[in-house]
Amino acid sequence: MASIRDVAKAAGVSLGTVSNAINRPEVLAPRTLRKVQKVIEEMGFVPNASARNLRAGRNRVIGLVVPDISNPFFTDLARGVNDAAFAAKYVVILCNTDASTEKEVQYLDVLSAQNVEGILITPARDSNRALASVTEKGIRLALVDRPAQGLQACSVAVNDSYGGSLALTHLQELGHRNILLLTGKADIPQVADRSAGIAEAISKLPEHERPIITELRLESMSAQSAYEAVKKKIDKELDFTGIICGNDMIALGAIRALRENGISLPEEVSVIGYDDIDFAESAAVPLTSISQPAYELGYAAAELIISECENPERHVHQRIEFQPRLIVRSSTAPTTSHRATLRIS
Amino acid sequence: MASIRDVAKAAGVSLGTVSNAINRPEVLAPRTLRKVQKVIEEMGFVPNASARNLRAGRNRVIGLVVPDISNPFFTDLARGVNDAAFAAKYVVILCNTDASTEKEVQYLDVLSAQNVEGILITPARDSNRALASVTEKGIRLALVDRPAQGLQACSVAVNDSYGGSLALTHLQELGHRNILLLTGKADIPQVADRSAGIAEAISKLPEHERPIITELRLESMSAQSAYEAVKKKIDKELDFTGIICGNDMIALGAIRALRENGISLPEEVSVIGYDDIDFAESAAVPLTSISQPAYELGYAAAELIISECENPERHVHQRIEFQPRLIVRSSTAPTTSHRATLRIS
DNA sequence: CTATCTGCTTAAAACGGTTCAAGGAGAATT
DNA sequence: AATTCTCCTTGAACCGTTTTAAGCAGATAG
Repeated sequence: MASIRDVAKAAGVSLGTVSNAINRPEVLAPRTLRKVQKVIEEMGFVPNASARNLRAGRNRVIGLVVPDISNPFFTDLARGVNDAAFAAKYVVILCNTDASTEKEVQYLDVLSAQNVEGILITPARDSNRALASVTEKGIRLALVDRPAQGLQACSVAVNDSYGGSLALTHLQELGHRNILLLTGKADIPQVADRSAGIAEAISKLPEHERPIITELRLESMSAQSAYEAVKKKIDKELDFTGIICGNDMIALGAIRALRENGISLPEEVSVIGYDDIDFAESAAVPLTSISQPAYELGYAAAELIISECENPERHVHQRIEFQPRLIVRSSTAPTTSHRATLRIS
Repeated sequence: MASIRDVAKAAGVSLGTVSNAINRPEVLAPRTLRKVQKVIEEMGFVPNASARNLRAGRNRVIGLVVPDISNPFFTDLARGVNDAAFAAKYVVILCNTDASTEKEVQYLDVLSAQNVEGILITPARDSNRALASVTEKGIRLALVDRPAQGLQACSVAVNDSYGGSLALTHLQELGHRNILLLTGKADIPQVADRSAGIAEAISKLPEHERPIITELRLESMSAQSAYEAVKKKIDKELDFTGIICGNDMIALGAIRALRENGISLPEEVSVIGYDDIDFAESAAVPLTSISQPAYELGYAAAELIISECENPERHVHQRIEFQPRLIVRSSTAPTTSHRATLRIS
């Protein structure tokens, strides 16, 4: 591999001049600049990043730590992060923790060993200690889709509570008064926040309009798990006309269970998903869902941390909150009785 | 940030000793070792990666360049790469090119500027030049899902030709004699290979069993685009009983178009997808599809390149080929006439 | 008591750049 | 012709490690 010295020798100039040709071309005489650039070109010289970073104390690398890159939400997020980083000539190291705290800690170690400038992370439940020790090492942090409880860090998030209320209000306005909630484990902050949002939305309604909620906590937030749960539930009793799902895969599983039992959608039961994954639009029954701006979330997070890296002294930590949006498609409709009401009025 | 010198001073030893404590603990006297380790612990010292890499000429970073990380195939692939890298204490820089040659070249530049040790890439059509210049810079290369035409590089791939023949044979054996092919642009190697596989499978059949193929090349390999194409096609004439799709999203779009025209699945038309994305199983009509071992592909590719980095002199370039598998679900069935035949025999 | 050996520790030389004070050659001014 | 300016270029210091040859005790052997 050619070094800057080889280039200097070949071009008949000093090594400082070559460095200038690369970093501050304006200070060189045009003739010299051209000469050096030609040699660089010919030799295919690429400056050694390690050497350069060593001197500069910066390396333009950030880490992105997510629990599950297969989840379309995080895939989109990662794209946003990547694009923002690319625009700023940064580079992203992707770390997938499979939602394991242990793996997360290991990845944080690897990242600090790599001396990344910043880390974007959607942390596991109890990783504040590990995160604190990262910031102590001078690595900047930004939390994605989690609050920055007690940490010196920026955060970006989607307003999950509002998302929950959006879903509930939509069904409520369509006349649904018995609603099934298909959620995940209670210790997932998003799940808790959405439930809180739903509860709050209900409390704001006049008493006689309040729907009755049955919550089913699924072991895993997957289509299969939802399929089984709904199947079992229907076998016992069909005591609901609407389902609010923790994500779109759950919604799809639920829909399959309903159809197999001859329940028509959305005439008899309305289903609303969450995340608005690509696929929701092209499903057999195009899915009504709550869309989260995952890409924008990632983009914003990356911009935050990069601006902090570039300008540490004037940076102030901030929290950016995005609002989810209701996307109405064909899987939700007014209840029969509600439709009657509408006709009368 | 603490440096090795600060640690040395605090521990009352020379800086070489600290370095030994980190990298070759066995050469130190146990007492010294403990003393130094204690100080390292207390100060939260992390060695500077840039300095270390500069000296060692290695940095345990590889780059992964893919056209579209949102595509579940590449998402799974990326997971495989990540896991293999993590196991070898390597780290992965993710680059998403949106299938743009320009972005790809830029990313290759960024990666070589970062001095990554190796690059895993699913290259765009005409990027051999750019790739050759990367290898000239001493960066090792492995091609994913593409042949290594003329390049000094390892490659991993799925046998697309076989995948095509699997799909065709399946429909053929179910009695389908008029098959619609929904593919993408012809210059995508996968598309071409699968078509070739289909053609070859047909040529091996006795003449009277050969199905008639109609190929429709979609502008974009998306559900929407397939939906429109199939809709238009049906409006003119329903002259097929089976559809082979370039990917699962296409299959879903096609299915939607069929259902909206009151064509029942799989009774009247069978549909087979490609990729076997997570979702295929939970679709309204669970989708028959060709499954590609994307995770394993990524894992194998990462292992190849890492072993090359660790042991450059004894490494020989190789090609690993995975076989796709047919996953039969409910979207394919024998044709009515074929079922009759079966009953008779 | 001197000589050799053993086991640690140390000082110093890389690694490949960036940066900055200092130097040098012309051009412009006096 | 001497002086001052400009504009470039250069040499050297430095970034934080790893590595290797050399050094220094203390122990063992002669």
